[in-house]
Amino acid sequence: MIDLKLLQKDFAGLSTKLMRKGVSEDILNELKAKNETFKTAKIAFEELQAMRNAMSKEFGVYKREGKDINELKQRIEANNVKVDAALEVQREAQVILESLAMSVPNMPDDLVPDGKDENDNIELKKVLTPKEFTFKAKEHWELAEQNGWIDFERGVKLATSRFSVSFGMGARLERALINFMLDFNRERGFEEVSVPALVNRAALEGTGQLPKFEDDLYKMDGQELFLIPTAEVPVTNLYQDEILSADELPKKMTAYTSCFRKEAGAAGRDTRGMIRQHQFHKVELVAIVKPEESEKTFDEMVSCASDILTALELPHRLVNLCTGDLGFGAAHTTDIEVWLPGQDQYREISSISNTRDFQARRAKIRYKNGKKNEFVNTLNGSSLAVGRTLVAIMENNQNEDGSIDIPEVLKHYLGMGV
RNA sequence: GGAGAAGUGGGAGAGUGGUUGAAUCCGCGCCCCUGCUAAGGGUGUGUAGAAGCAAUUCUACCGAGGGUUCGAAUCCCUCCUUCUCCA
Repeated sequence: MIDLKLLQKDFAGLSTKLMRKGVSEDILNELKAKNETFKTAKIAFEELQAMRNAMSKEFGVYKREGKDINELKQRIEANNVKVDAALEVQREAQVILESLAMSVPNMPDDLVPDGKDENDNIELKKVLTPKEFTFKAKEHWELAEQNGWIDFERGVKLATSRFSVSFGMGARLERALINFMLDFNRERGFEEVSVPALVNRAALEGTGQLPKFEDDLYKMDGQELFLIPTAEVPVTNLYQDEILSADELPKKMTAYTSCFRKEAGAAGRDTRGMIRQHQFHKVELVAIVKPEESEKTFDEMVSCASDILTALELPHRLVNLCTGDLGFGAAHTTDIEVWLPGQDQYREISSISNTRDFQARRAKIRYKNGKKNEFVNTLNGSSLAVGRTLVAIMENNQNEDGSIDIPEVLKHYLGMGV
């Protein structure tokens, strides 16, 4: 959530930043007005309530001393009518303010380039050069079917479109990748955690998926529980509503989970293959840090994800997302895009974001900075999307006959002698 | 699924209608004393919001939400969670 104190203190500065992210001036003005309405209502209520408390206290004294109570009681009751009304006004103002504030995105950092969509993202660097093929590179679905690794039709049979089933070496490679990534992350100082795949509304509000993006979430019938769209949600919310001591920080965690997304806005995109599935495996990195450490940690996380791709010998590039492509909660994001020779383009395989204190403020994650409690910074990043990594391995390691070379670093995980 | 019990501050644990935001102990912070494998004394120590340069003051919060009452951590209802017993 944006800082409502900043809204009062530096409305112009805040507006400038949020307008870069596409928030309209009308919304900003409305937010400012609702904030003032709420504060006025709150002060009015508190004054009346203070009177009630004082008179009730007096009432006790009167009774103890055996004085006549009737006149005082009438005064209290008259005041109570006003208290109740004022409380109602305050509550309404609060609900309106909160629902508005919760749907405003994070402010982009200055380093985020202006832009409309992914075409305006800025390439930061390329790592490894794509291999030249002496034949026409196939797309992954062709290779997956030819090798019997992935069955797209049976996935649809079991569930619906955008589900698939992995068999044999395809399934084993997925498992090997998950283990490899978790081990790699652990060696970089990220503690492994295993978390629920279902979370409640508060958790999703904490990380910013709710209230705005409910359409893209699978919700349990009749229950306030949702399938997680990313491990970022349960892992970040582990410390929801807590005040951490300074020496507990940084908390660096990695988790493997399945992720579930309705992909409501993606009709017609990537309908073939396993680039865009309703359920996919992902190994995630999450960090909870002091504000002054968050950029350092961000760089570590980007390196971690990039180095995994390098270890797998997969060419990739780093991209700085522009304002138009930036997620709701992110202050800035670096995407990692892996080279897919079959598609002849780079495709997103990881996205690392610094949300600054945006999620911390929503999820109420603070730490003791000396005597004061301050919001932490939270960061998250994929390392990596497993399915897409498998896609990249298939397309980059394919031979002319359709066979696929297994990356050296995975052989150990597959029980293959090196 | 049925019956019962409980949910209080960092922890333990008092508190059954009126200066109780909450005794006490432990832990932790600061100060003092002490020269020897240590202990003792003093003092402070929840969160959020509002007003103020500040001292400070006000409001809310004792699992969550309602209710009763002039007044609720304390009584009533609903829900959640935990524990025990039964199936």
